[in-house]
Amino acid sequence: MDIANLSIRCRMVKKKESIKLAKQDWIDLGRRVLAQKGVDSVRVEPLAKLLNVTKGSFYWHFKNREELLEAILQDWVNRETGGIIERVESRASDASTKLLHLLEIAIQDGGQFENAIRSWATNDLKVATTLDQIDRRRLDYTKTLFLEMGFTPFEAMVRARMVYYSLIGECTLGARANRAERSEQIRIEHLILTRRD
Amino acid sequence: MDIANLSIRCRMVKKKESIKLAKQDWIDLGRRVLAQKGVDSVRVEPLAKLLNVTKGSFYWHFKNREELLEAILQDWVNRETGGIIERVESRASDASTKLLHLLEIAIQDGGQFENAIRSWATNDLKVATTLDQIDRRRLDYTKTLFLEMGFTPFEAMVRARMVYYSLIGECTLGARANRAERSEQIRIEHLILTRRD
DNA sequence: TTTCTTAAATACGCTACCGTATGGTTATAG
DNA sequence: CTATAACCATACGGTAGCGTATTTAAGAAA
Repeated sequence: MDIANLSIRCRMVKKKESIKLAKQDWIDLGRRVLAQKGVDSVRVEPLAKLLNVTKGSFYWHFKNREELLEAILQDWVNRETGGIIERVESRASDASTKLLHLLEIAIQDGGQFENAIRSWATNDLKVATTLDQIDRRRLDYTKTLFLEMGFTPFEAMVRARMVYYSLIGECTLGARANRAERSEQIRIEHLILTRRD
Repeated sequence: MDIANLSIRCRMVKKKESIKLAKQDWIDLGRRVLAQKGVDSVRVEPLAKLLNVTKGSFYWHFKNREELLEAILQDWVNRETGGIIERVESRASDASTKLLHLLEIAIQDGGQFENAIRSWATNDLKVATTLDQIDRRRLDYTKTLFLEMGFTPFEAMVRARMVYYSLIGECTLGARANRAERSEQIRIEHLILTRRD
């Protein structure tokens, strides 16, 4: 997707009459730019250009650039709450199947946004701690799946880590093979991680 | 490590008489800044300040900023060639032990530099392809280890991926527990990945 | 010593972006 | 129909960084 196509047609009326923007419009665009180009590329004037307004608009909605960045991060946390875990939890019954679903979900989206956040976190303490909390929550959840399967706490943790590493790795490495082959891989991974002595 | 301490005392003579810089001095500093702050922070004027010279020096050694970035990347590739794989290959005998060493090496260094490169790659095609080659080489090597252990090519590949994901994951997540506990984890991971039906 | 080469300083113009101040427009509530 | 609030444009001053052109200095070579 090109960056030119990022500009949102947001709540137009009739023909070429573009209506006022809301705070969320800036956040949404900011999120996309963040995902594609990294934090350092989410700057107010370029964003304004993409929205076909001047920064005069921006500084009405936000105190400064920092406030936008915080909003983007918070927006991510909100989306995250009630995210992957809930999706998995709702569809499956036994822990092993849930785990399989978890692995499958990972290959759905390229995870560019999450990736951008992760790299953002390396230069920003606030982001780092936020991300750390999310990581911990997801790791804990994964661990409970293995606990349900009857593994000891320690074994469950190790396996949870390995699953989570796979999730991150899938996003980080672009080296994804074709879908079919990957699906088969996932099945094997699942097998390896759930097998016991 | 603070960024202030990055400035290199490079080939001084006698007392406060600092001698001329070489291209490599800029590359070295660039690498450190890259590791700590990301590509967008390796800019020529700040670098010059850290080296206690003006950018006049920089533009004698390099055509422009881009050329420095390329040099840094190339420098990394060079260091990488004859890196981890060779270290593992030299010390161990059988494939299984090599694999264990590989996992152990991963937790030695925080991998900040590699991390920075990886995030750099998301916004730069040339870096991306370079990184991809490195990834492929390391994955291939890991795969051969599993082949030596007698796994089928497909099983070997899946397991290799899982190992590599763990390596990356270790670097990416700061969530490293204490050394002793981690060591024990590695042992288990190794067990899980080498066990067969 | 003079000259040549390498390394660095200095000074400059340029662009991108930040944030502010101020004024203009449009929708809508009273 | 007007007053207010919400939204946006315009114009401005400021900083950081890029890259160039020119000059200075110091060591090697002649």
